[in-house]
Parts: sequence; structure tokens; C-alpha cells
Amino acid sequence: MTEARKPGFSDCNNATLRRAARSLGRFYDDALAPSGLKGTQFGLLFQIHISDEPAMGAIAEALIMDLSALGHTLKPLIRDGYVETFPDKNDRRVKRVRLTPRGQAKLDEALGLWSVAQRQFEEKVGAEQAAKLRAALDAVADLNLEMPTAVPSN
Amino acid sequence: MTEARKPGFSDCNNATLRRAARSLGRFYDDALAPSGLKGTQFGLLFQIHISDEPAMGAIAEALIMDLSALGHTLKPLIRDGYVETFPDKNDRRVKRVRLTPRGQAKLDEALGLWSVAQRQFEEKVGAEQAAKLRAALDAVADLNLEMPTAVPSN
DNA sequence: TTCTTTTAGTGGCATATGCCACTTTTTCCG
DNA sequence: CGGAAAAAGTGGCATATGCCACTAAAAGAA
Repeated sequence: MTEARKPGFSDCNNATLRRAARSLGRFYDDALAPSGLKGTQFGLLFQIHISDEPAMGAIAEALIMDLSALGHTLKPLIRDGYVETFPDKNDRRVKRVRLTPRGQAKLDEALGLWSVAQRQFEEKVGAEQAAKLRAALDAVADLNLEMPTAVPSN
Repeated sequence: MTEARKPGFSDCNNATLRRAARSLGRFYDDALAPSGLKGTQFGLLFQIHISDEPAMGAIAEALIMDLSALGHTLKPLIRDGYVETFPDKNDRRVKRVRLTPRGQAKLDEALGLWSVAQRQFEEKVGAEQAAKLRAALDAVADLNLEMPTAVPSN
């Protein structure tokens, strides 16, 4: 079974996805570089922007990101004064997030750079194709896959 | 607030791709967990496996990964004795990589776990669709996008 | 052959992400 | 009401990735 040419690894959906993410990530990062933001940071700022003072958990859920990971990713943005947090009025466990004026401005600046990259990409692959790809990716992201819990003892 | 997605950013190809990558990544990571390998490590071991004692640069290129990033990612695998490096006979700048017997064994073990996840995924989205998606992702990865070099002063 | 340029990696620094253990609050329930 | 359980974050630890500056070695140009 060793050399029996296992199912081609190039067929690994995960590896293929990550590879594409690295590739595209660099492109968007380059485009956003003048703003000092990374693609992920831009995305995070935008997510906060389009939400209404979302709780950490809400952001994490929307981005399908680990809550603690979000906390970490948020730190540099808070440090740089683009984002600030404040406790929820009714539930002291909840921490809400919002952009500072400085963050708003930075986001506006980045949006201009982002749109260039976005346009460039869509020109290359076609707007239709791009939309289809995003739809497919959203579908995959929302599949809610789970490995069978070994021995569901409950 | 309820609906978090507003037309505009949800159209960011990069953000959509990363989101899907996080989601799928966790799934494959879970599947591979029993082997102690992460999805990326599995992919890296496999890439080395199917190559013939590849040079670092060759691997990085194949995976569209930064060379230094590859170096870093390789460290834990070398530390754990799955991979070893050795200098190229003709070019002392080149460092070649190969699996150790232990690495081979670990890869074989992981392949079994991987195939479960892979199958599960393809069952959900359909083999055809999965193949199409991978093709689209490969196409994107190989687009070789580049931001216009500001002022080509040469 | 010597000087210059290019190529292949390394190490440091910073962000991106996840998991786990633990703390604080809220909820639930008997 | 009081204790158990669930929910929301935090911090520590480890891997994933990139960029930049720097070193070593090979290729080219003079």
C-alpha cells in the first residue's frame, strides 16, 4: 500500500484551498500594503464596520474563526487605535467591539486599495466566475462538517 | 443586530477564501488529530513524499509558499524526526529534503485518517463539484496576480 | 581570475489561528 | 435560594506564514 499511488494528494481539498489562500492572500496583502493593513485586518475591520457594535462571539461566528484567535487578531488593531471594546450593558460577560474614528478613516483608505485588487482579480477571472467561486466557498465554509465523534458515550 | 452581511465586502474574494480555509482547515485538522499532524503538516509531508528529494525552493514553489515560511513550518517536522535535510551534491547552496522512515510511517498513518475526511467532504459536496472547486482554486492560485509596480524606476 | 549579480536559505520579528485550561457571569433546576 | 452547568472571554503555548536583512555559494561579466 505504500507505493500504490494513493488517491492523489493534489486531490486534497484542504491543501488546494490553503494553497490558493496563500496565493491570493499575498496579492491582496500587496494591494493593501500602502495602508499598513493586512488582508485579514482589513476584513476584520470591515466585518466590524458592517455590524452594529458586535460582540466578540458574533464576529468570530460570522468569520468562522476561533474566539480566542479573534481576540489575538484584534490586539494589534486595538493597539494601533483602530478598534475599541466596551462591555455589554446587559451581560457583563459580553465584550462588544467598534471602530474608532481613526479606524473608520483607515478602513476608508483601505477600501480604495482593496477595490483595485478586487477589480484586478475580477478582470482576470471574470465577475461571474468570481461570484460563483465565492458562492462555492461560502457553501463549503457553511457545510458544518464534523468528524464522527468516536464513541458518542453520552 | 441580526443580518451581518451587507452587499459589498462579502464580495471580497480574499476574505471569502480565508473564511472557507479556516472552516475546512479545522475539519481536516480534526480528522488528522489522532496522528498528531495538522493538515498543513500532512500536506507538506505528502508533497515531499511525491517529490524526489526536493530542494526547499522546489517545495515552496509547488505549494506557493514563502521560502522562509517553509523553513519555519519544516522545523517541527524535523524536530519530531519525520523529515531530514541534506546538502545537494552539486550546489552547496541547495538543501534537499526527504522523509525519514519514521516520517514515511507517520504519513501512511495519516493517509488513512485523511481519506476519511476527504471522503466525508466529497460525499457532502459531490465528487464532481469538489473536483471543479479544486480546479478553480488551482486556477486562482496560478493566476500569478501582481499589483502594478508603482513607478517602475528601472 | 576578480568583481558583480543572482540564487538559496536562515533568523528575527510580527501577524494569523487553534486548542486548552481557567475565570467570571448567567442560566437552570431542584 | 444555592449549587451545577452553560456561555463569553482571556492567556499561554504551538504552528502557519510573510517580509526583511544578511550570509554563503554559484553564475556572469570584464
